[in-house]
Amino acid sequence: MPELPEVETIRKDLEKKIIGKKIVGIKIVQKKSIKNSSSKFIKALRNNYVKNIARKGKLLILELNNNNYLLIHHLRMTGQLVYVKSSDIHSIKYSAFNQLIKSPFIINSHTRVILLFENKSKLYFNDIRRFGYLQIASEKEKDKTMEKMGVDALSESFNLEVLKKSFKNKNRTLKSLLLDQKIIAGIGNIYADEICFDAKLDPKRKANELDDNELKRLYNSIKSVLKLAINHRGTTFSDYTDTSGKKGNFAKLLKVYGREKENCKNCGRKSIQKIKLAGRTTRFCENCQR
DNA sequence: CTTCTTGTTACTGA
DNA sequence: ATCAGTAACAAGAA
Repeated sequence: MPELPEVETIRKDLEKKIIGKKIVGIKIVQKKSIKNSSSKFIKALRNNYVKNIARKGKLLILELNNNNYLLIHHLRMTGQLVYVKSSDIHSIKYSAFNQLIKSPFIINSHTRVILLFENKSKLYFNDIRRFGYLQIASEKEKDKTMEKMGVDALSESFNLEVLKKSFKNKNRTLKSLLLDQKIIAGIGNIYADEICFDAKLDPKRKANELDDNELKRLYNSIKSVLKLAINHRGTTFSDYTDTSGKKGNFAKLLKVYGREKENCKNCGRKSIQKIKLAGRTTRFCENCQR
């Protein structure tokens, strides 16, 4: 379920692995996973290379040397980007992956797109549920996509004043605002719950009713929870892996997500509630979060 | 068989 | 205009 920390982990991995490597082959296994025509997609990538990798919220932005951008949209629950060196092809079948390799070019039955680099290494875009997609965009199209999003939760331009401004006139629940990518980009269901727990705030609270002290706590928790999760290479709850096929380590540090049957890690009571809020399953400690 | 889960968009109704 | 709720999308787990 890649949210900001998982996408950032992937971004940093890819930065080390694919920048400057010439793309010599493109295989589109599943056309629905590409937003462009196949010919446009292939033409933009073939014989070019990635020169920079940026991120906004959950969106990965790969800048190509030909002024195009490869956008990787919301990997959602099941998207993976897995990088394999040519010498890893044989070892991978019994190490990181339990799916069978069906051909040297297709790593598993959920592989949607494969990029082949000049040195025979490959980048696999795997996505069980086919909700994520890749898109070639011009600079203008890329900017348009980014403008639709709110400020990235970890960018320097997201400061306490920005948070106050976007919360003060909103008659919506805290949870629904945290999840709204048009306001703050990058937070999904797991981290929204973890942030509310860390800030000791009830996710059902109305945003415009939070006082300055509570907003400050919320702001600090957004930054600290996301940064801590990045330090642990993200959370694996179901299918998320990094670019080596390894799971994230933050799952064991979760305090409320998925822990509705456990004791609260703060007060020790069996007080973690599981409710539906803003259309999403929400966990919170009714004792610690007010 | 049904129900639930992920993130986003589109829609409806208050 | 604002907000909440729900369906749709795909596929799999329980």
